[in-house]
Amino acid sequence: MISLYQSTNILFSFQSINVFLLFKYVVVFYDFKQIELKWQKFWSSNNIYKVENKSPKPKYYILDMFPYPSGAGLHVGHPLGYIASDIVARYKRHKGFNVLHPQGFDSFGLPAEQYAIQTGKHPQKTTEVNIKRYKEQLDKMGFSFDWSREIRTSKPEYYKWTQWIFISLFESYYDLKKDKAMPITELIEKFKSQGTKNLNAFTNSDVIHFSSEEWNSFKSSKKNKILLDYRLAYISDTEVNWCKDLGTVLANDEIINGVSERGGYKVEKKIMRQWSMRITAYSERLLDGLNDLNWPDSLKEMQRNWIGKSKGASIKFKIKNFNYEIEIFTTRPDTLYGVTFMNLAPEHELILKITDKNKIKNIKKYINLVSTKSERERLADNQIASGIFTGAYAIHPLTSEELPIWISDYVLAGYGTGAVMAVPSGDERDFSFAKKHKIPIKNIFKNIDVSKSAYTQKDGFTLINSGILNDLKFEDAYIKIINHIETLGCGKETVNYKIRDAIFSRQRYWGEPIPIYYVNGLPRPIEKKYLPIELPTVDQYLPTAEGHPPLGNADNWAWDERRKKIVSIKLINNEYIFPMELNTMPGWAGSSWYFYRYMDPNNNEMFVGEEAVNYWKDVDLYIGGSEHATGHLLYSRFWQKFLFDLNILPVSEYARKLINQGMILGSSAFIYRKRGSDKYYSKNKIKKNHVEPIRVDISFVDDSDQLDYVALINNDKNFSKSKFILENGKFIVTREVEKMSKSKFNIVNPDKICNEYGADTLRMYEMFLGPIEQSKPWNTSGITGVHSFIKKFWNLFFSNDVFDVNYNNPSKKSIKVLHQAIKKIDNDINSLSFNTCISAFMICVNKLTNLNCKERSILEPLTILISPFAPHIAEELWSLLGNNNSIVDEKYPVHDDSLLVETEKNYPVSFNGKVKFTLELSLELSNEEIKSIVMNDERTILQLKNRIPKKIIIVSGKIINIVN
RNA sequence: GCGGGUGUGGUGAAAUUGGUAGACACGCUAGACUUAGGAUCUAGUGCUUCACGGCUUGGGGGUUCGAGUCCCUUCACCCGCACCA
Repeated sequence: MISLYQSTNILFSFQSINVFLLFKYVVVFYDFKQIELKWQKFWSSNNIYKVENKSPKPKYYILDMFPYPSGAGLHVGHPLGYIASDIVARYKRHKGFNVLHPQGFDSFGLPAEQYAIQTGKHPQKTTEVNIKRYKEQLDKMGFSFDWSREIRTSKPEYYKWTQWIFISLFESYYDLKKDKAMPITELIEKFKSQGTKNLNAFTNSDVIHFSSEEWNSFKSSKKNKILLDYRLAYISDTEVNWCKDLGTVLANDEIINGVSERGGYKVEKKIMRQWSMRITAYSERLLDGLNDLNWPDSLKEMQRNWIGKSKGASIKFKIKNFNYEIEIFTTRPDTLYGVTFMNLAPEHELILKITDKNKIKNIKKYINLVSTKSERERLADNQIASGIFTGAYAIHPLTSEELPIWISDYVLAGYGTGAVMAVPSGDERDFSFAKKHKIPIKNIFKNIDVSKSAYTQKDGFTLINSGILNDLKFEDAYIKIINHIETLGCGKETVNYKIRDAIFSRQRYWGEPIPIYYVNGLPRPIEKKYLPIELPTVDQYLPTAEGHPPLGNADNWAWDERRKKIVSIKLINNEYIFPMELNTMPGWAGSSWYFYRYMDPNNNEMFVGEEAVNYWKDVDLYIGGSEHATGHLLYSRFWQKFLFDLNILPVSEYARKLINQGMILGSSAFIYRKRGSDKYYSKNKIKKNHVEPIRVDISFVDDSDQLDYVALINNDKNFSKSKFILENGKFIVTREVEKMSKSKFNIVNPDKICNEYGADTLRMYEMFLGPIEQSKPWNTSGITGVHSFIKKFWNLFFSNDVFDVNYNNPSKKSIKVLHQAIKKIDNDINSLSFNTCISAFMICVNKLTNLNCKERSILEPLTILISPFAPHIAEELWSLLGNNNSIVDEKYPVHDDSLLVETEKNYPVSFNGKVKFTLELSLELSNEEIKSIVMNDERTILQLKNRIPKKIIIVSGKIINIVN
């Protein structure tokens, strides 16, 4: 009758008596603590989840974003994504895939170093302690990670390869013709043979032109300087985001709203000699690649915005009385005739060269004022169009009008060329600037009033006062003007990208050392065979007295080129010893390629072996937070494409599908203190105006918001002398939903839930909370529902706490219930809709309980079905059913559609004669009558309408087609 | 300002993608059993009405035999970017 378990049924039938007798008298309660511990031990001691790189099965690689092991430990928000991925991993194993589901630690980073500065404890020590705690917590939740593949970015065996990739970047340039990265040696060959003629190498510096003869006559230092303009990892004087309080530079993505992401400190602009990654060479490919990725639209859009491609023109304006030109970028070359002045960013290099001598003092003052402003202050000033006139004039390339050159901080040095042609009639900012500084506004839009505001739309106008562009609309004017300026040679069509090269140095200790040493101030890579360059020990983690990064504190930190090793810096009296790079790499370096190391974690020859990478290829499903959209997820795509160019990796995108799990928010608790006193008031006793909110640890607060103030007084010194004003004998707090964090005292530790309800309940409950992508506040009020479901499921296998499962043929109803569940859950896991899976389980178990189903042929497949969600209880029941193997090896049950004939549904149907139905009717209709409905024979339909009382019963449960 | 998203009971949420809205769970109400318990079980529970019935997916409009779902419009909230020339 049931086909899916035929083979196992036969196997059981001859040993059934033994099994039955054995279990008949064993009394078992659902003791989740003992069960979960037992199976966690079983899994790890038998290496159940160890995965091999060779298998006849198809591969499936499911990846979580690896955590940074912070001192606070895991809270209930962290596992959300891990639970989802673990369900998929276990499900795919049941489905016959060879599943790679690894985990590791992003173990370099700021917090451990800040902690080291405060306590003197080596970051490595604290990191190790934290990792140990994380692993214990993770294992408690029953994740099926293959720990034999664990990686840590701070281990030398790992960062050896981060350094290796860095050197590869240093030794490469971007060939524009081949549209890929190539060895720098090829560029050198080109320079040798043809100089910069027909140069097709990407750079964002000004190209210095030279012939082959000139190149060959250059000193090697000059050659090296020139090459730095082309290398994909390069050092240069760059304007950086300097964060004084953290003592380091920050990348653009590490700054949120003008302050540092970590700590929220002030950030200012500063010129410093820094390493950068030439990610801009990959702008177009990074943009392009997004189209084929199955990633959330919002995330792809964020990356598109970050790359910020815009089409327009670059135009050169000559400067009166000088031999300089100002190059600008504009997306509106059609408004070229409306230019009435030019505007430069305060950091623009031409300013001091063209400024009037008598104005130079004020100009310098202005520039100084702007540069000392923090990013945030500059943003705050955005309503005020501050600026100053240089005294110089640019020449309009078409009309030869003289255009005053101004400086203003609304022009950003980092975008385009750091200079704009100002068209007050067509741009809001130019308009308000012109108004404020009384610069003329020239209207170029026919019948449009620009006296009050600029007209910024790209349609709905024709041009006037625009020379050759008169009477044209946007599209035509755009094309015509570009042709015109290209013919004149004063401009060309250009594509501009907002994205900047990524600053790669950090003035920090706890990061990967950059494998570079210096000869005459120029960087040289350490040969790859001498990697890793290990992080030296230092006695303090602060910058040196001379202001060098912390690595300057190490006394064994110089490269001996002759001995090919790092030696003590005290020995510098020997010409072969060179200073090492003192900066370290940023946090994103180690995380930009880690997913490949899992494939082959112990390879000493390469960061990933060819065989391993050809087997696993890429990540099938990547789960992690959307906060990494413009950081990790962009940088890692960049490195991926680079390593793909080197033919090391087989694909140019590493994760075809990605989902963002939502955040689980905490519910902070506040109590109110009377100002200047030590009295606290319960929620409804608060007297207005005189209280201030104070956070209290939510472990002292229960679900009904009642504060255990006695425990608080006894456990927290800060409250030992406080007085609490109660209401009805209780003290009530107020709640607020915020991000879970240690500093907000609102962390819920998953260990607590595991102890109270068990890991299986925690896993299912987190999935039951709602769709995986959604953020939601943590709330335990519903957890009993899930817990009692698990107990109900357990009780299906028992009668009066005695294991009781039989071999009888199940009822038709039970079979149907099972098959409905299989179909629904299979479907929902594939669409990652885990919350509806849980509902389906609940319905299924409730129905089977009501049917008093004890038949093995139903319960056994149900156990497999549930095992991805609640693996411990599944294993336990699986073994109680008499199996010796782990349930992970079991095949997933398959549903039979023929058993799922739908129940009859009644739909009220009304006719108005215009509708054509294709129906199967259970009414006694002749073929002719059905045909006439299909043929839209109005008369027959009307007759039918009279014959049918009120309803048509549709047997198939669905109207197949409606044609209007 | 630009981009992305979300609005469904007291609460978290479902809805086979246009086919009986509110599945499942929490909470609540009543009852049962008890060496009172925050245990278990049974029944009820969108709103409204004594009832028959009527109303209901942020608001308004439209397409359709039929709309939570599609289109237009409007409001509210969340997230990301933001002086981007």
